[in-house]
Amino acid sequence: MSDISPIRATSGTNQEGTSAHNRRVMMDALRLNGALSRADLARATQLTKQAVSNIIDELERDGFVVSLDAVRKGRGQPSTPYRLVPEGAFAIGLQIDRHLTRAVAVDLVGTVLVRAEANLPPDDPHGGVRIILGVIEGIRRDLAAISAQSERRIVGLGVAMPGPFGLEEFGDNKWMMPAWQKYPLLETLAAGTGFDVSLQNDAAACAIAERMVGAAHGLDHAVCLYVGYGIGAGLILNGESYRGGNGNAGEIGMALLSPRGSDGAVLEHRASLASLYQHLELDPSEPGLYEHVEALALADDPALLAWVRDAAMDLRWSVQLIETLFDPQTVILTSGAPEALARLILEAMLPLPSSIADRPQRSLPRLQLGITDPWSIALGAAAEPIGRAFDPRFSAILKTRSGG
Amino acid sequence: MSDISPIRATSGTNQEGTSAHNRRVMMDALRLNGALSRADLARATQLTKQAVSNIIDELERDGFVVSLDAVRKGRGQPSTPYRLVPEGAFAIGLQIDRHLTRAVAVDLVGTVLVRAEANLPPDDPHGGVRIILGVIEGIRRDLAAISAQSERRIVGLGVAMPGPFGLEEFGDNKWMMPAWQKYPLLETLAAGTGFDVSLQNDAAACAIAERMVGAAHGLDHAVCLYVGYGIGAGLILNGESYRGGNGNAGEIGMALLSPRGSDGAVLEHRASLASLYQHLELDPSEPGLYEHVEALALADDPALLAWVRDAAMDLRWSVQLIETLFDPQTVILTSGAPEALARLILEAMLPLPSSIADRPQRSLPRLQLGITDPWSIALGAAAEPIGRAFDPRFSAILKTRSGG
DNA sequence: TTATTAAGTCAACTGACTTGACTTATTACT
DNA sequence: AGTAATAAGTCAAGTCAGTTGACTTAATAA
Repeated sequence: MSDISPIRATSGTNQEGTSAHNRRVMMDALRLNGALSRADLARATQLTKQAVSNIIDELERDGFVVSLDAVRKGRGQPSTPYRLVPEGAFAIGLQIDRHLTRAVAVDLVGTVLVRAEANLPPDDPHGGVRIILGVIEGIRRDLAAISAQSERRIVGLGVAMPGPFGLEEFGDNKWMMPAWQKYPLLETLAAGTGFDVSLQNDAAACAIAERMVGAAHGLDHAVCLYVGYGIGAGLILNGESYRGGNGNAGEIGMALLSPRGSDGAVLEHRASLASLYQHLELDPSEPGLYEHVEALALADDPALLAWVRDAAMDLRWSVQLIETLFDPQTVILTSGAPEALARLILEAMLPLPSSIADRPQRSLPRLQLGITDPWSIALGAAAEPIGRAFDPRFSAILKTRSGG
Repeated sequence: MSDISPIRATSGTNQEGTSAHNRRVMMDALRLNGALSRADLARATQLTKQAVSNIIDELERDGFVVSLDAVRKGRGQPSTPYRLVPEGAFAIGLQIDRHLTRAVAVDLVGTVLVRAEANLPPDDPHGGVRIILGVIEGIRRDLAAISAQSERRIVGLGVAMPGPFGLEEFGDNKWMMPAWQKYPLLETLAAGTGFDVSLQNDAAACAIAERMVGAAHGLDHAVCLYVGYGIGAGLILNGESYRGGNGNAGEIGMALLSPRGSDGAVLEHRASLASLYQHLELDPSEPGLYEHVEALALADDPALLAWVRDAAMDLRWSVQLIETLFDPQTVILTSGAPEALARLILEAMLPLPSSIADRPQRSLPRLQLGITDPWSIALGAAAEPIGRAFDPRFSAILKTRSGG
């Protein structure tokens, strides 16, 4: 008989959900605040001292937290702070791009421990997946060499690749990766590795990375404007990555530049690295591209600067759009480009157009530079399973359909 | 000593949270599916029959659900369906606009039971609030006449008014309501009525109304494009109204129409009802305005049609933007304008520009007409407290700081 | 030296969901 | 008809995570 019921409802919860939530709350508090005593945690989470004590005991037994030396601060018994144990959990992150793949292993606090990359044959997911599985296998081996416990403690595999997803229509668009879009990637990787696998677009991965270890750390509302081969916005809304109804939220690169433009020009056509390469007449698959562009940026190459000036016009507009529609605490500029170029773009974007975001009492800048490391997408991909396993969130409380 | 701790953390939860969540889940399931037996609820919510039985007993005792006649369906003991009791709870919704205020009382299922309106003195919140309190007092009396229990069962007061909020900078902008923005409205209304009071912009209120009783019923991702005196987008993300970091998310009326336009033209300047009134040289404070515009729309007035054609160009673009950035399941067009005009606008917006939203296997239209009733904003305002009190959501599970 | 303050533990308690057996009511099959 | 099968719903004991309130420990302030 079928499990599928036509009745729609949210799942209920029980004590398991309560306990799971409270464990997550403890770990999240330690991540945000560094190290806290049981008494601190009780105050911050509004649980009783006793409940916190039990939970911390359990987390310590499970290897997620350890105590530090007691600290005396004023009257009263000294407190014993606890901190997260980085080796408490690991995750693997995978970036799949048009011409290459990068993979990293990170620990519970987001430190990258192992990294590896490989070239991918263009438009050949079947061959590509074989290569990817090899890369992941290598990452696992290297990680096992660092931490003996690691294999048991890997919570999942996060994959990031360019979106949008699920659109057959755009099959022959050069901005997409049509063959990969159709390939049953998650299933294949899950079968090949035994991990839970999740997928997000590269901008979302960037945003998750920024939230774990970057400019969005501790923020509940932030948007990451990612300027890569395409352009996307990674959304952190209410403290979680937002993906929309079909996983394509934030595809700002496809936003029409104007209501009246008859040409259907979209942001991506004018401000992406793809447009830069076209402007400079470079071949995107050329090996030394990154270094070449970096050199041009450092040398203030006039052709590159012309593109920057032009692209920045459109990107300023996109920041105003993001602020107007999402009302984030900050916007973070990230890029697959070298830091020198990202800085040029950022500078050229200032001053920003006025928006609802320029209020006098702001504490965060409207726009700031994020992680400018080519590995940040893989890092964000890896951060996703960590967040899914350890961050407090609604879905973690709900009962899950058993047997599925 | 101070309650305020520099330590940031999510609240923990306990059995109270569990129970509160499960009660909400039950009521939500009944709202979405009509009437369900205890066995149905157990299957849908993944709780045990026994747990459901206890919760339903309690909800019945509290007057939120009642049983219907048993129904026989195939083998086995007949099931006893339960449904929501509309009189189980009430809420009051208040729309504050530039020249008038509307208030409604709704019940648990979103039926409007009482309505009242009054004119407001422009830019005089102090006098305005006195009028508003009088209107609310009248609503309470009328509601008490309908349902004797009502006074005890009012869960809150929702207020909707034009945004954006909290911007001193825009003080003299004619699109805003500067005096009202500065007035401590929530505190005054809370003190004057004794209710919990919440505030949202009118577009958000529309979206909440659509989710409770309109085109977004049962949807988790929907955006409501509200064309009123200004223009806003009401956001339903993950089944909840999204308000951003400062309550201003969705202020699409302030989106710049183009990266290159030197004039700083925004959507609101060209496609709002304010721009229509300007185009037709009408005084927005004129009493019979609504009927006048309705007559023009029904008569296919050329000047009005010209504006419609023009505004629709910009609104089509805004729909593409919304789809690109939020990836909703559907976009709902709502308006403070008469239905005839709203229909003209909708028709003029078709066909929509292509976007990530036009995928072949769609079940919902990309754009549809929402509630075109001038009372829908007040209805949405009232729906907010109902949702806050009864919908399953993360915040409902968390412990709340005792003693404020 | 003593009072005060605060961290943390002990042990009994509570309450919401779970478990598994049982009762009730209906249809399907012989 | 009579019986088996099926499904709704109840009973009563069990479990477990957080709560309660008293207590212990260890520091500083007076």
